[in-house]
Amino acid sequence: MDRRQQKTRKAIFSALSNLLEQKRFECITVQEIIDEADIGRSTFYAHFETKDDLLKEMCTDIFHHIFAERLPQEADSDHMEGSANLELKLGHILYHLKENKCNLKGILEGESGELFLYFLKGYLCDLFIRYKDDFPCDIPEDFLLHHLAASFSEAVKWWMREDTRHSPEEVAAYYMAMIRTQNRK
Amino acid sequence: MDRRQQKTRKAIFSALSNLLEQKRFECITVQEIIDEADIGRSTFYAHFETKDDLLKEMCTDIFHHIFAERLPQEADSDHMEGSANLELKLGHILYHLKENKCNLKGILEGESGELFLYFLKGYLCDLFIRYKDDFPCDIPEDFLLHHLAASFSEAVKWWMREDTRHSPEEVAAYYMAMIRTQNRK
DNA sequence: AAATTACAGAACATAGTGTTCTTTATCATA
DNA sequence: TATGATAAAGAACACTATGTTCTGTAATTT
Repeated sequence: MDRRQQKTRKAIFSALSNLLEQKRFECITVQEIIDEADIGRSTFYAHFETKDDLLKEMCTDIFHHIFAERLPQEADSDHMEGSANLELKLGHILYHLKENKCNLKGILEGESGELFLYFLKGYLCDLFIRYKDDFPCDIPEDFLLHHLAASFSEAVKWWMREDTRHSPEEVAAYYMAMIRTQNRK
Repeated sequence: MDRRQQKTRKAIFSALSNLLEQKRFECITVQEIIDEADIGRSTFYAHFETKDDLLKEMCTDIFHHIFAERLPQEADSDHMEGSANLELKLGHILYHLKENKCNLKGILEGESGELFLYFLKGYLCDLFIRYKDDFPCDIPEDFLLHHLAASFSEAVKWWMREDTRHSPEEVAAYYMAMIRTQNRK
């Protein structure tokens, strides 16, 4: 990939990032992104088909970076009990999300919230399924998985709105306390 | 209020309702609403400032109808235990939402999802707070309330996506099973 | 029956989107 | 370092959607 392309791509991502600190995605125009990135109009459309396309690619980059590159390198904790392992990994996710806070603020609400949920489910699916045995067996599995993932996603949104005043570990602990059910088999 | 106004307002709501069965809100244009409602352009803007304004008013109407008119008329169950009472009321909400399914499909995801959450929180706040004693006290109260309300909201979305194949009672029971925590005081 | 009010329809200004073109600058590489 | 290839700048453009304004007509209220 040409240096110029990389530079432009970075400039566009960075511009959107900056703008997202001021206003929500829907209220940002392509022109503003172009001005902020200091590039030509045709250049933008040479890189991305639409504004939505840009958001999707940027989010994919961020989430892929977190879920596929950062998290797997961290200490494996498969020896732990399912619950403790889950809490640890959720804490790690929150830690990495905090690093990208400027990017994520105002993103998680919209369409890319679904994208986050998708990555989250993919990454945690096996853990959630292992943890599933702690829940009553008459709950449909897809409901359980959706509930666990979506609840965590909502916890993240709450945390972002609170300006991440609590530590990642705290939030992970709150979440675990909430989903630690009474009906153990 | 003039009969003509009421008629037009109804026609616009109905038009949006119909269109929402085919596509998501963001993809619907004002022109399509106008054509579907068979009214003049100026008439639309005499009633609503913007398309978002229309959505907001329509959702407010629906949710107000459910939360302020229908639900309070139903059998009071204050004598029940907090948990059973909550499950019953959640079931009622789901029942009334099902009646408006055509309207709500594709709505709850967007901005009006927040509106739903607002009504939900308002209606259930005292119940949730009463139920709060079942949770560990070291969880921040606003986290707890947000988690309970948002989780329920997510359960509704799941249910809508599943084309409401499960009964309201079932979904309410699933939800209650998920939030029935282990850590009773 | 008269005054008021809502509606239809058309025309308009405005703003944002996405495309196309030419010229200029930068890159890879032989 | 000369050269062919490629990316970017910038302007012009067509197109779509939004929201406003106006006039004449029809319905409603009193």
